[in-house]
Amino acid sequence: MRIVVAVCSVIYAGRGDTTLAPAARAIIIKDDGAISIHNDKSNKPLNYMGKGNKLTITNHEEHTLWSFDSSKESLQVTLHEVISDTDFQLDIENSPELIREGTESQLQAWLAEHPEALGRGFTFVQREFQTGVGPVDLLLEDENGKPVLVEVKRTASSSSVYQIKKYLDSAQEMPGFEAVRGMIAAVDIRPRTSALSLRRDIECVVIPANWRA
Amino acid sequence: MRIVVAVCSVIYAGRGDTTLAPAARAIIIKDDGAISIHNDKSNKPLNYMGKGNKLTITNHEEHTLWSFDSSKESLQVTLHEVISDTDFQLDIENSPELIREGTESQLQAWLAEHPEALGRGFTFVQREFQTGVGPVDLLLEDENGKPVLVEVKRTASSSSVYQIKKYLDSAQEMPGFEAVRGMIAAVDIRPRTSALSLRRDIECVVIPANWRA
DNA sequence: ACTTCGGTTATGGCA
DNA sequence: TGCCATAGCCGAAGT
Repeated sequence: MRIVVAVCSVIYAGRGDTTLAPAARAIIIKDDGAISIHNDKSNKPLNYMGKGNKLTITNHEEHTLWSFDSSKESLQVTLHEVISDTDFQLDIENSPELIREGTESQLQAWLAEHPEALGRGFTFVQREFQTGVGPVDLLLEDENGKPVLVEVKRTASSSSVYQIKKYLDSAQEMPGFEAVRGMIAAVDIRPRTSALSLRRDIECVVIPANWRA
Repeated sequence: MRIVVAVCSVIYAGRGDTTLAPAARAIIIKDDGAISIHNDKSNKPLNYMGKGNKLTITNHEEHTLWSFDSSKESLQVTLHEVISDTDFQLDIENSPELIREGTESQLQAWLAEHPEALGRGFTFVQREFQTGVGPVDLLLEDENGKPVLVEVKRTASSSSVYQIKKYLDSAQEMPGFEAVRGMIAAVDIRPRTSALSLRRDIECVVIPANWRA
């Protein structure tokens, strides 16, 4: 990881276009080629580019130009004055990964093991059930053997409603799914979201925040 | 901006829960209190916390504990060995902001000025037209005086279809909007997205990439 | 290669 | 403050 502190200006062209006037900033170039340019505020870089770019250096009288180019993007950093330039070996090969807990995928797995948390008499059928428009998180059966499609979220917003609606529309055209039920299961459901889902005949179930316990 | 390179391990608890085993990483603490912990890969930090936290330092025999705490989150960084520790004054007060061009908001403004880019005889009525489920980007009238709701995107994906569908459903219940047309205007529309929109009777218009010219 | 979707998404705008 | 929608969203997994 190379960390350069310098007075620099930046032009980006690619998915959007941005310009950045000269000032002192920190430029971080990682081992995989990813680059980010930071001011002293917030965690998001002002400009950046992911791995897979090629760096071309051009020296001028008063400044140095670093041009990072990929097939679709270009990031040009003009260095007016370098304040600091250091390099650290962080041994990315042996660097342990971040371990996440309480992800949506884990909640989905837990619900597959505890279908009764979604409704009395519910039984688990399968995860990632394929509809004509992609896989829905969970397929269950209710106490009458009727299929139930479930969209699992940590926090559900209105877009979750359209997501499950999409799967329901598709599933209803499959034999045996004419009377399929639709459900959103989430630890956090916004009031407006549950109101919207009720109007669309989609059920909402709130999962206790301490479900993993 | 303080940059510490150290062998460290991290525990985060808050919106999710994560753990990170010991390894050499770069820890960046910004002037506003934002902190991020980086390995040598990609631009995203492994762990981070925004401004508004309080740092408590505890020294032990073999290590030092940095505990960053806010009302809802906690980030605990255990420093096993400090490799480098530097501080830079970047004068955030006088640091110029990033200037963006070609944003969706700018495209929306341009389309309001050039409604004919969306259809012959189209006239502009208003931006951010309020429906019962929130504001839709543009309201126009076609050559017959029929209302047209437009969802503006730089790149349109399938979710754009559901977004405009939501506004259409709501608008159709408003007097004078029974025959409202729905449209997606974007610089980039994915093939699958336009196919989906056609099935839903939503029109697609591709805006030339050089619209600002 | 393209698409889809989760994310401790972050961040700004508006009710 | 909460909610909504954008972002150069990023990054990963599946197709």
